[in-house]
Amino acid sequence: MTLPFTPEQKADVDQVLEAILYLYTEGRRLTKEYARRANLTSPQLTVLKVLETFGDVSLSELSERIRAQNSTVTGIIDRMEREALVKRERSKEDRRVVHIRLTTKGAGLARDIPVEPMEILRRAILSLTATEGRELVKISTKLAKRVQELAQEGDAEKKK
Amino acid sequence: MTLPFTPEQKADVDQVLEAILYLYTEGRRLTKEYARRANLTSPQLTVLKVLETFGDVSLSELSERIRAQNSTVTGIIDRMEREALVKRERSKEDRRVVHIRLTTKGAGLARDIPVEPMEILRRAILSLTATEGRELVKISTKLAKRVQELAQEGDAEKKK
DNA sequence: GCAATTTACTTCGCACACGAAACTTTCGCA
DNA sequence: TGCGAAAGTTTCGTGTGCGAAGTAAATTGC
Repeated sequence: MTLPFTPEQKADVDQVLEAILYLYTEGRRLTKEYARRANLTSPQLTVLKVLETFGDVSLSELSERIRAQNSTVTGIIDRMEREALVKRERSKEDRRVVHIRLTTKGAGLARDIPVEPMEILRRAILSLTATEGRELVKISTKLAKRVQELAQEGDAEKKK
Repeated sequence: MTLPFTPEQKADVDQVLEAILYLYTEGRRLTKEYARRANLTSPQLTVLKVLETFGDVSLSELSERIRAQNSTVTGIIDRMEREALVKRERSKEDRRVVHIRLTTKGAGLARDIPVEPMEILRRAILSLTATEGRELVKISTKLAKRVQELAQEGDAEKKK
């Protein structure tokens, strides 16, 4: 399954892996740092910015946007409600749905924090040249597709 | 601070961000899936592979290798010791140090699991053409450097 | 119409993950 | 020698993060 490859290729792969790992961990560190200054946790800052951008959303919509399970978001909203940053409001059209809304305090805090999570990575990508940008779009898309294929092979294997 | 940019650029940036996010979350999902098949959690699988590769290490060394805090690793090792996958051994040279060692059961399990975390991403990168590979090395390194610069600006700002 | 299914959310149990504080052992140095 | 600082680890408190099971409301199928 594993193809032979040269030492140079191996070094290249390691360098790319290291860069990706760095981008990820540094992104997390920065988000956490910005959140800490406002006495928030990272996911709480993310939720605040989602609500500021999109207005009221249901809990499920929120879960999708921040890519977490409903059960996780329930806990996050519990704690944010305790701090009076958000309010839960049962929908009138569909009484299963809960809308999450910023309180005045929450909205003020969101305004005071200029930085969205991912903003730094976004700006770093914008600093690339046009050619590099196009290449990166092409390569990262291809990588994602290839990972998807490899994942499916792996998933198929597990059934046996 | 934010420069003006065209809608096309914005779409490109979003696509790259999405691809990176996908690569990361899918990588985590896959690692977790492989671990689950062996009744392990992701960090436990990582620890098993580190111990298989490097032999006995101190708890602090292990923490560095898996990029987690000592206090986090203490808990992981507690649970793995409970499952008889590893053993703690107080060092004889420096009695502050605890060495973590695979048990026979742990070593056997490590041998049975062929997949290292990150292996799929590694293989996806290897499937790129030589030209794409070189470009990716160049761009990802540049991105990492740019993020580092932006992060330092942000850190400097926090002192005021 | 209404039983069966689906959807939206919550609860529970477990495993990280981190920072601060405590604890033990070792080291440095007066 | 002896004592305070430093190193390595653990403990504690809080906050995610996930999956399974539970509840209530809405939808579907017949």
